[in-house]
Amino acid sequence: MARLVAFDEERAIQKAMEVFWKKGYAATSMRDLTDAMQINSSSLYNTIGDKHQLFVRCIRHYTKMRIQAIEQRYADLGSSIQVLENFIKDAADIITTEPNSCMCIKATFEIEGDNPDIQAVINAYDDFTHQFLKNLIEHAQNQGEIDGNESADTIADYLNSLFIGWYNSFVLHKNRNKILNMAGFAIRHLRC
Amino acid sequence: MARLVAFDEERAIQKAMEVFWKKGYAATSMRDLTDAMQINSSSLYNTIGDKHQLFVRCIRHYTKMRIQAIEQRYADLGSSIQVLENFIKDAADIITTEPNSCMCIKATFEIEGDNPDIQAVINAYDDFTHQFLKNLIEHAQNQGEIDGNESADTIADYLNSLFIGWYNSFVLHKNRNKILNMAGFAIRHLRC
DNA sequence: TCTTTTTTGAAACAAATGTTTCAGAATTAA
DNA sequence: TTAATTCTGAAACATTTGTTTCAAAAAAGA
Repeated sequence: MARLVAFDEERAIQKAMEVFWKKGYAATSMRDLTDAMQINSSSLYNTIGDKHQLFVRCIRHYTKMRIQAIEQRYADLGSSIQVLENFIKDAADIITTEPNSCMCIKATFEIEGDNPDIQAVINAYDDFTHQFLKNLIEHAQNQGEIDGNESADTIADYLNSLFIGWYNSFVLHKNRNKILNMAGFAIRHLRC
Repeated sequence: MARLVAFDEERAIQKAMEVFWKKGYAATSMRDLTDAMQINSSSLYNTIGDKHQLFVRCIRHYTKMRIQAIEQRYADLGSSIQVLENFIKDAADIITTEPNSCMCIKATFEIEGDNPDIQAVINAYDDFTHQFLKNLIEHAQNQGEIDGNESADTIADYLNSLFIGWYNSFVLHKNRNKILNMAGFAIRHLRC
């Protein structure tokens, strides 16, 4: 047998993710990445691959983190409508406190169609959020807390769209109250 | 006096805008731009300036187009709530029929803070849309068509956020019905 | 120990990047 | 027509880009 890989791949991906997350795909150079990862480019190409493959690994890492955070935070579901409210409030909170916006949204608008394997990762994440919301909405509808005539799929899409827009708003205005007010409005108008 | 500028600056900006709109700022090269504009880079630097200044001109051109389109389409306002409905439907229509998403949204997430003069253009456009929506909402509230207890500012932000999210959704799913369903839901829940 | 295999570091690669240079063409006013 | 001025085209600029090369170092099994 022979020499083993010296660097911690998990840690390197994390570092690379942070750079991509902040600067986007095109604006990030391989030097930026190898500096942050603290590895030589030959090691990078040997183990992970080229810039594109590294980005895929990074955004996959990002979505995995996000999904785990949700699954952890909402492990024991209470009343559906209450969980939904908490989810909306948490979204508002995350959006207004994290230093960068969402890596997936940034990538979506940067790639826009022409990059199937990156989009696949983003779509999988989007599906997860959609299912999570849809389940809550359906439960709430069954208990008469949300209008049962509306499609749970549509309401889930609708809420998710709102969150995306909040990211945009916060980048432009950096106004936490704007987001909190919208969150309040959304919550009030769900019960109806 | 001396020789005059030979190329049509308006037309050149339009062409450059189309490239930036599609590919984003960082992923667009000066060669891409001069090819599309059909001018030499020396002419570009002589008249408009560097890449950054060109982008500012382009996104200013984009927002001007957008604002003019709105002012034209809604020149004679009918019933406020009806105009609002039409606006929402038009948004859904534009989002699901244009080849690229919104240049401002793309730029917002690509630049994200560190580019004040680009952001200023985007903010001005955002303010315009906000005011336009807010006026309609206030009128509708005065006539009891929309809940008067809610802040018109918040509802305007809220609707605008929705539209942003629709762009994102359409990039990911290319599903027109998703957007139309959300538009229907939004319209139904405004009157309340 | 030695051999085998693989990783690493530094340097190099060609191509692409944003930008500048400058001679010559073009245009207007005198 | 001439003089003055400015634009244009092609080439060149120095950096930066993503990626590769390869000798030397490292590690595990024989």
